[in-house]
Amino acid sequence: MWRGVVSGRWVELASRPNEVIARAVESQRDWSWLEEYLQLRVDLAEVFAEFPANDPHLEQAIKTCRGMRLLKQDHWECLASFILSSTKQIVQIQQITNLLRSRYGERVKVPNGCGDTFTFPQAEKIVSLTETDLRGCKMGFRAPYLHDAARKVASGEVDLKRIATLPLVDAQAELMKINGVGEKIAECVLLYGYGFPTAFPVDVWVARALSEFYFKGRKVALPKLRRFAAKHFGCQAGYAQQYLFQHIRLREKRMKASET
DNA sequence: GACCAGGACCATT
DNA sequence: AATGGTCATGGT
Repeated sequence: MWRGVVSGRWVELASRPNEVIARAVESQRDWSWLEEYLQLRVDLAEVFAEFPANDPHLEQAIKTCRGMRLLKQDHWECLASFILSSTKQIVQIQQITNLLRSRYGERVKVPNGCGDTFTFPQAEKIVSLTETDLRGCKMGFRAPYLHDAARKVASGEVDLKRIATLPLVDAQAELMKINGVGEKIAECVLLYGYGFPTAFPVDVWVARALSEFYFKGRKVALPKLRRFAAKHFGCQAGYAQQYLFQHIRLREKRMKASET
C-alpha cells in the first residue's frame, strides 16, 4: 500500500492483479488526474515489443518487475527531488523531501486517523527561503542548487511548461541551464516528469547493470555507456532503463537479505 | 573509521 | 573525451 499526494490531493493506492484500488479524501467523479500520474493508458505489451529482441537480461527484468510503470510526476517536484538526489540514498532523499514538505509545504486534507500530510513546496516558496533554511532540511551542498532552480523556474527563465513541447536534446539543454543539473538529472526529469520515451538516465546502478550485462563486468566510462544505450535500447529506452534499474536493485536486496 | 549513496562542477591531462 | 578532487550528510 502506498500513500502520498498527487495533484495536491491525498491518495492511498493498493495494487491488485490487473487493477489499482484508490482511495481519496472526498469522492471523485473524475480520476483522470490519477490515471495520468500512473500512466494507466500505457500498454506495457506494446512497450516491451519495442525492446531489443534476444536480450535475456531485459526479459528477466520484465519477469521480476512485472507490471511496473513509469510515472508522470509533477514537473517542478520531479526536478527539485532529483536535484536533491545526487550521491544520496533513496531513503535519505525521502527524508529531505519530507522535511521540505512538513516545514514549507501546504497541509492537505487527510482521512481521520491519518498523519499530517503536506504538498511539495512550490518554486515561489523555495525562492523565499534562505540557504540556511534549506540546509536545515539536511540537503547540504545541494541547497544552492535547489535555490537556483527555484529562482529560474519562478522567474520563468526556465519555462517548465514549454520544455514539454521541445525535442529531447533541446529540452535537456534547457534543464541544464540550472546549476546542479547535469545530464543524468536532466534525463531523470525528462523521463519521470515529461515522459520522453528515449530519455535514459545512467546512475551508479544502471552503470553497474550495463557493465555487468553488456560489457562482461568491465568498468566502462559513462559516455561510452550512454552511447551504447542510445543505440541498443530503441524507442522505449526509458522503460528499459527503469526495468534494468529495478531488476538489479531487487537482486541486491535479495542478496543482502540472504546474507543474514 | 573507512566506504558509499539514483552527481555536478571545476581543473587538469 | 576522460580522470580526479571536492562538496554535506547519513547509513552500513
